[in-house]
Amino acid sequence: MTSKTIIIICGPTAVGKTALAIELAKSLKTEIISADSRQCFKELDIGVAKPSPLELTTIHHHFINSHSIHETVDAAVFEQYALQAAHAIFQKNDVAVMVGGTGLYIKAFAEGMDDIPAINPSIRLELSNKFQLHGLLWLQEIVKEKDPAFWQHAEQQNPQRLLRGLEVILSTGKSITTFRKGVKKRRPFRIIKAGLELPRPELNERINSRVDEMILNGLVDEVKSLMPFQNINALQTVGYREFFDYFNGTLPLEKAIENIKINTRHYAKRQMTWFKKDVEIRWFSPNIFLKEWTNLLEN
RNA sequence: GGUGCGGUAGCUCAGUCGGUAGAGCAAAGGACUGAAAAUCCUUGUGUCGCCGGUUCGAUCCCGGCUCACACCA
Repeated sequence: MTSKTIIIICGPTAVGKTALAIELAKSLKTEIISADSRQCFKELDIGVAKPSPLELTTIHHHFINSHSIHETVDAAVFEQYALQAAHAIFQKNDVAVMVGGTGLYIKAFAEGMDDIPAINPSIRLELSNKFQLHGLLWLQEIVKEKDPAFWQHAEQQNPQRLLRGLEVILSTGKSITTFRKGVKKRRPFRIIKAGLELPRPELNERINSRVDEMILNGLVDEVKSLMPFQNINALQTVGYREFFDYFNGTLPLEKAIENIKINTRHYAKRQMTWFKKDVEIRWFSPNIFLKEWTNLLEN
């Protein structure tokens, strides 16, 4: 066992993770790995609440502006990317900082993903097109037929999960259930998880004022320039989608802004549901975290 | 002032040919190993505007009142 340690700061959106992580990295003289499924895209800026350009030059960040929205980025990509980043940081430092709100990515980094062969992109595309055309009933029928074992335990109303199972069996000839080992991988470094939380009313206030701030900073123009790409996955993102409706003429501006606030609250709630299940996380108020993080390192 | 249309869940509305009512959204909770800021699941008692009448029984029918909107004067 080495003495290398990574401190993972997680929590719901707008709770104050970014600022704290930067303070922490400064005091440790180390670098940050972002665990955020949207801040990695260089084309997305205001709406994903990236650290400022100044902050990015002060502290070296990994997985921010590192990818294009036209690339495939998923939990498996992140796992590999983040492991390499951690390795690089550990060449120079004993401690690294990871910060982000994408629970699945953090889990992929900390525990690893089961090894499932890469899927032929044409199969994925074909299935997705057919689903658009024929709908959920068609999808359910074909999953039942092609992979009954998976179907039994699948979320039968969830197209994304069904599509995933289907693409695996069509691409590999084996059911996704045979790949799911659920074994946690060992990492050659210590992992400390710290969660930030705030009372819900306070978090909601922070969400609302952050959205208003994004509007003032020019979010509307940013989204407008991304209109040609509105259908790609990276833009299925709170703060962007809602404006597509506005630009398409189906929603007044005020309503689009209100929807962003509502959807951000939903997002924060989903994040809390995910993180609360992780018993390794120690919870802090953002206000006292900096005073207490040293205790984390000692235990 | 007259006519018309409406007043039902926090919001938008549906409905009950008279037997005290239900969708979407919101809200709350949850799931989730290659789309995860995604995707999916669960949870619906509210003086059915107010007062009176008819009726075994009215949110529904009738009368009056009131509020909102539209049109006519």
